[in-house]
Amino acid sequence: MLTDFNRLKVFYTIYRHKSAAAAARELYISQSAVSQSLGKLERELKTQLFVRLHKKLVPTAAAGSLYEIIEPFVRNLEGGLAWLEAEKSGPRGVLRIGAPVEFGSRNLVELVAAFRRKHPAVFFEVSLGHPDVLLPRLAAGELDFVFADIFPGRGGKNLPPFTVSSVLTEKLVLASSAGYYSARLKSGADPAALAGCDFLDYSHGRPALLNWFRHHYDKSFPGLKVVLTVESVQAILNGIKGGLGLGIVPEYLVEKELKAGSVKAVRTGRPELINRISLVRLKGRAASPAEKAFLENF
Amino acid sequence: MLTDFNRLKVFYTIYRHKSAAAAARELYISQSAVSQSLGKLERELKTQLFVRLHKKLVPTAAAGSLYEIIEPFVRNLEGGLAWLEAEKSGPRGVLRIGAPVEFGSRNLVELVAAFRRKHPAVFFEVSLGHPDVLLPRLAAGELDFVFADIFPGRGGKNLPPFTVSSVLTEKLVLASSAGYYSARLKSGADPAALAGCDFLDYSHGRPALLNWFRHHYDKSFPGLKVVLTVESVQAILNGIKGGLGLGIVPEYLVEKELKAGSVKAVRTGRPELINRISLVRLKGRAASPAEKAFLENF
DNA sequence: CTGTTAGCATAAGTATTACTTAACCTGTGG
DNA sequence: CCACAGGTTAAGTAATACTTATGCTAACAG
Repeated sequence: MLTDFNRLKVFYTIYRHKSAAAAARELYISQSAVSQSLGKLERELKTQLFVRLHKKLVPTAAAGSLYEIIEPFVRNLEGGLAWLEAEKSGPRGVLRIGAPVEFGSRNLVELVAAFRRKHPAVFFEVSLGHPDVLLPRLAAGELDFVFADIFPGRGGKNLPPFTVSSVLTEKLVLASSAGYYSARLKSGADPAALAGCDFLDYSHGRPALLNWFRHHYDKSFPGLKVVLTVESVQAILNGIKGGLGLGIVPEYLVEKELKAGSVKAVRTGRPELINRISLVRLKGRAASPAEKAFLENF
Repeated sequence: MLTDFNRLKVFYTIYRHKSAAAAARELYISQSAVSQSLGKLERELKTQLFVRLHKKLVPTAAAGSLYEIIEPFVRNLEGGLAWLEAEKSGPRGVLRIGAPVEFGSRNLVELVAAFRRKHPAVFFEVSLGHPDVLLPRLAAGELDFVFADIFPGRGGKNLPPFTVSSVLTEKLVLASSAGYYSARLKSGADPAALAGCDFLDYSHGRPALLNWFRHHYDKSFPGLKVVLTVESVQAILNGIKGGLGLGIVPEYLVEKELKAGSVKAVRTGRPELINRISLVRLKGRAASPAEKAFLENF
């Protein structure tokens, strides 16, 4: 590669003025320095860049080509630096956030919507997925912060220095419509009865259900019939209410229905499964105004 | 603008490796120098570019933006420099040539065609026009060389230092078909008889005719009837042969017809008007291989 | 658990080189 | 015609980029 980028800057300035003296004035250095810099560049490239015409430097074809390369760069650079400057002046720019599927598509987008009402200059790139894939991306700088369902204490075995703070906890219940419940589970919510039911989950591999069963019974139920897989809490909720079967939902979302009796939750005597969402950030990373503004809710 | 472009190069290298040590190895400088350079850049921009993670530098969003600006530049630059290098290795690239309309559209394009058969990697941009517009463009570096119908001695009053060399001289004759000649000029080609004839010229303002009359009679003939104006020697020639009237053409183009008597040229006793084409180049300008190869015919 | 290693930051000294000053040359314009 | 503006070159100075040295921390092997 070329050894010295600064000479290119000098060249760029000369080219624009077709004059070394004018370039020198713009760069606040002596005309001699400009002349020497140009000379070195020409020797370096072994290419004549300007024809020395009295009181004027006439660019050669090579100089034209070179300028065509540098000019857009300088333009982009100035634009980019101005943009960086602007991002520091207030909440604007893009926030790259990672989140678990459920939290990301439900709570997070609501927060985003509310936030953008106040700060329409902030854009969002939300990546949904497991912490196992999200945290490495955070560590690689591809995300600004991630929401993950890990416990504040646990988290990194020996992962990079993250700062983890709890953001939200919610109880998860396995629920069905009152009708479905009384038809299939009237005798009680024992494992045997449950195993024969129909289920709804958020994604292939039924992670939510497996998690719930592991928590409550310390064993897996391989043969569960998942009659609907859909990555939407609202959809699962509607499925439950429609009597499709049993699904995992945040308890607070069905509070009213539980009280009214139109929806039933399976209780095992154990405390409910807790979904704990933590905010994970890279330690030592400076937060932009947009980031600060967005996270001050937590 | 940013004060130091070289720091951007260091940044670029760090970013690619996500490591200062690796960048140092690539740049053949010490790790400390890289670290200091990055620190200065960050202070200059007042923006954190990397999060210092043990044994790794994790880019921030700002660093990503910056990289997006620099990366294409470096790519273009390397490509461009390689191209410049290639242009020096042999005839390739583009030649920007200026020429008078007649010479340019007739002789020059033939030369170009012949040249490109040997050197297909050379491309041409021919600008047709008057020296008055072409020479300033040459002086401004927009053209590599121009052909102009000026005399080797004359040329620049106080124009930039051009090197002028005669390239071609041709006699210009005022000719018509034998039929037209015997019908209108059988009594002799005196000014009075000529004044009543029909004429053909290459462009509005009939410059070729005016030039011819000034040369032969030292006076202007304001009332000439120009029945056809067309910027093509071939067209003028066909017009002459078709008996449209009198037109100016290079003598060598009608040599056979003059001998055979099918075309007649007006002779005044004075030596024929000479059209002298000169090659004009910027003094002190290094010629590329393509330029050298093209001009070695002259 | 501990020693070792790899990587980054910082401090201080050195060396490179970019810049200035000065002299000279050359067209241009008042 | 002389003054001027612009460009080149040479030599000395000043700036700063780079090196060497030191300390720190996390990962990793024994």
